[in-house]
Amino acid sequence: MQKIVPNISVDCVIFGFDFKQLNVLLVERKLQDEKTGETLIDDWTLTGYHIFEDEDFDTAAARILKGLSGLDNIYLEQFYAFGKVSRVDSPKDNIWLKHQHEGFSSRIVTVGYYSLIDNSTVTLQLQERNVKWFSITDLPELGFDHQEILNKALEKLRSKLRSEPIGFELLPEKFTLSQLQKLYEAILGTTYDRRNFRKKVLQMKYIIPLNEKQKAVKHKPAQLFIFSRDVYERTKRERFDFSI
Amino acid sequence: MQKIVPNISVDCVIFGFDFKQLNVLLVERKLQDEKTGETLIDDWTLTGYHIFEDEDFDTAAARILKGLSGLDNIYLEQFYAFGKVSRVDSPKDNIWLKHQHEGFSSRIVTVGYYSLIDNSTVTLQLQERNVKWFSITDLPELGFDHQEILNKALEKLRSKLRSEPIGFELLPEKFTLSQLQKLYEAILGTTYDRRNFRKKVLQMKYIIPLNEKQKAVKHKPAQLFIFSRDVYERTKRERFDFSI
DNA sequence: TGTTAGTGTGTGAAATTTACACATTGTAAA
DNA sequence: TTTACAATGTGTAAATTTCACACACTAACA
Repeated sequence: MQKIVPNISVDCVIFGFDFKQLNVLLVERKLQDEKTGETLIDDWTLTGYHIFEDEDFDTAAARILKGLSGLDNIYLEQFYAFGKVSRVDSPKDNIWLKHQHEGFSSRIVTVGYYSLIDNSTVTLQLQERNVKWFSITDLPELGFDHQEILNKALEKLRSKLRSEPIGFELLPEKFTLSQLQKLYEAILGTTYDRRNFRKKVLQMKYIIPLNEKQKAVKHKPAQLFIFSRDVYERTKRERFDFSI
Repeated sequence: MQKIVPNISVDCVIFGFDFKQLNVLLVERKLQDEKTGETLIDDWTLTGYHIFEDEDFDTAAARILKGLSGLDNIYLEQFYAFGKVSRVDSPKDNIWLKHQHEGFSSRIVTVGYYSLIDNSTVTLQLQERNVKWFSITDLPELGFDHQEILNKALEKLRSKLRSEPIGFELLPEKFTLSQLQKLYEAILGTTYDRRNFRKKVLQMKYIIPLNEKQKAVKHKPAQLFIFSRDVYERTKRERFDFSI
């Protein structure tokens, strides 16, 4: 059994895309009074855990994600560290932490990672806890300061999506241009003209058309594409928004 | 006297611009053997310190910066948290930490902030330590993992500079377009055509020309401009690089 | 009064962005 | 088998942005 670092944790914001919405994975936090049966806490949190003494941040994040999904090699990006003294301070949070009595420190600092997974295939679970996908446009009440953490994760994800090809991590290997467009629209909260989007994407040589079409759809099947990181790395050029 | 958190620190990467180069402020780390006088350590580090028990990350970063400059309200941005188990591991680092004997933990995690200041005016100092500006193109040997931290800071600064108007933090309030151009060139490592740069900047309404010219220069004095964050916030539009 | 060093300005070609409408394809239901 | 449905796939013209490029101007100083 490894020793945990009592005052440092890692929280994972796990994003998934179902071809319609951007979703985030949350774990239910439920606590009932042992005697009266009264519901003391019933809300949702991100998944996180303390780091071990001999463990890097990245490793801890990957461990947490693996515990939930069984998957390795998932896209993970550290986006912010949260260190406010008062970040875990509500009565509910204190009841919960006391109940866990794992020797947590009173002042816990957390490092946020977001992770992008194709949630059309995987189903995630955590032993004995209720785990569920929520659309980012329709979130339940969140425990701790996890609403703030999620907001920051979204902000950083959006910013990164604007300048780097990370959206593909949320799609299956083979995807259609409409799926890609919906992904960008869902995350950035805009809409694009289909023809213009298509024109733009098709001139990117690292988005490669396949001789293959969608199957089992009840309409005209669309052409499938893959993203080549290889071609991307070789051909990318530093664009300068110059948004000063 | 406040108690420090033994395993968490904040490190500040302090950037300055002298109208030619992007510079970073470093503190000399020098240690001589008390008996033999032999130089055990002689290199440079970023400025950092442990956080206090009742202190937020942001507050700690501001405190460190204030200790060095006497200044408040300096631009500070958290850019990454460093948590590798082996991040402070070299013989030199261990000698240094032992010598400090302030009860530091063996595993120290640090949160990186970068700060942008106009170094044409301020001179910084730290009591009893040698403090110096270094061009980022000509750095000395750095202690701990500070080279890695600096690299990350630069990467994040560059990325942010491409999409947000933070460059002005490195300039005096009134600046010329050439100064602005050199700033961008120094940080991003490119060059721009003067006419095109000027054209681009002048169509940004939040860069406002003054009825005032440079003084005490031995050539044709240039017009001065100010940046209006106010106008920027009102008129900015989300540009979409779409660099997928 | 000439030299120096950096400022300030315009145009045309090429590339990119934007707005916009209709025919096509496969599935499923009538 | 026919029809309705739902989503795919495609082109053009106008507007805007990007890019390359050279010479006259001004203050200070010698």
